[in-house]
Amino acid sequence: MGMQVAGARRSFRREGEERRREDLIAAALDLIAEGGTQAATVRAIAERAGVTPGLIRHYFDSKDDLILAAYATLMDRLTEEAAAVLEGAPEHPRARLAAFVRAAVTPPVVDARAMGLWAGFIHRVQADPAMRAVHRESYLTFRDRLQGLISACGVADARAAAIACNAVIDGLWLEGSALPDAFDEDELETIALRSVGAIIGLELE
Amino acid sequence: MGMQVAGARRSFRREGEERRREDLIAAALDLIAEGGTQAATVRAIAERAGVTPGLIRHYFDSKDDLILAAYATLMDRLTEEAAAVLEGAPEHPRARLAAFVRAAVTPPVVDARAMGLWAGFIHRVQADPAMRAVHRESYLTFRDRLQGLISACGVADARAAAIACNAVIDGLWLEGSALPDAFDEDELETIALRSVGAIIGLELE
DNA sequence: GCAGTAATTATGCAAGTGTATAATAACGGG
DNA sequence: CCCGTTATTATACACTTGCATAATTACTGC
Repeated sequence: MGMQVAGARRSFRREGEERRREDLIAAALDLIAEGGTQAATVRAIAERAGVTPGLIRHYFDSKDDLILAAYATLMDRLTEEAAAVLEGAPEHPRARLAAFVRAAVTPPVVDARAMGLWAGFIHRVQADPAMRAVHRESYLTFRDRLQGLISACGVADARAAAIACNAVIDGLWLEGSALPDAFDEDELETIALRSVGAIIGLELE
Repeated sequence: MGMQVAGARRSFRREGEERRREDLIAAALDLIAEGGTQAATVRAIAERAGVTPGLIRHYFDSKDDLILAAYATLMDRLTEEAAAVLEGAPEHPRARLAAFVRAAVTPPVVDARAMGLWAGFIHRVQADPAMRAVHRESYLTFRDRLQGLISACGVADARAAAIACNAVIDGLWLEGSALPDAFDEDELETIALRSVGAIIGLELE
């Protein structure tokens, strides 16, 4: 790390704006995931990004601004991940739905870090209308995608089914992330498929 | 509030230890629910409890000690609430289960404050083994109770069913608390009953 | 009433917080 | 090769944080 002589000014390279913003956001997300919002201080973020605290305010209006950007980035990434699952999925509607459900209750989606991140943002989401809007849109996008998959299987009341299936998925995600060792290897996966199957009245396994 | 002359020492009353601990814990929970762990500073807690900051360290070894006590109190209260639902419930197994499920997805269980509290504690729960143990026990207690109700309905694989039903409940709890206006009045309730019914293969409504 | 106890307040401190501003040095264009 | 731009570092400041300690005052038993 930055070998430097005492009394000498720390040497640096000029990275592009894009790169620096990414690094700072990534550092912030790391810290929030590990220790909650309180751990993401300007100094800690800067250190992890390999930068001096002052630089944060050069790229973001305030620390809150950085946090907001980090949240938006996180949400974008999550929805992208969810979409990616369907890329290589088969064409048969039921198989597509099964693949989607399976992905949602297994790593890397299910993982303590992700849940820590999610929990760390909740308060700001509740307080800040801008964050709330992002959250709402992200949730509805995910559910709509699920509803589309369910609909394609020929299920009647797809809205209610999507809400219910989404709830199962979220619940299992929650518990699998919070208590990873409380479940057997494929238990969550099996339960998820069976439950979703029961709710929409189709066999998924 | 405490009318006091400038330069005069603030007057006070000696409350019992029990009362003071309760007040401090309640204040801490309020603050965490509203603004996350960061909002629960010793000074803020003391002010809300109508006390000066120093007193906290008279009743608790440290602020962390107070937070731990607050978490334990919260969990106790939640399990008590869940148990209370079954007090006046009917005897018929299916009706008991339905009452339990219904209570779990409607206020006061579903509410933004409770979820904020829960989220606020997550990081400490993940980090501190003592808190983790409390969390685990609380979760399993709730699930066991649910499993008992399901079992009483004559369902075969009650463990898997309990995990799944618990997930539905948690998921709906989560979404109902986070996005209260994204659902119609009785929508969550109806969906919860229908889903649990589908999972265990019985009609609950 | 009076003294002793300890519950409660008051004060102070060192460390950490976000932010503003000034100093510097890396890079690009001439 | 040098010069201007600005990305980056350094420093400083006002404020907050948890905690330790000393000063007081409300209550209890006599």
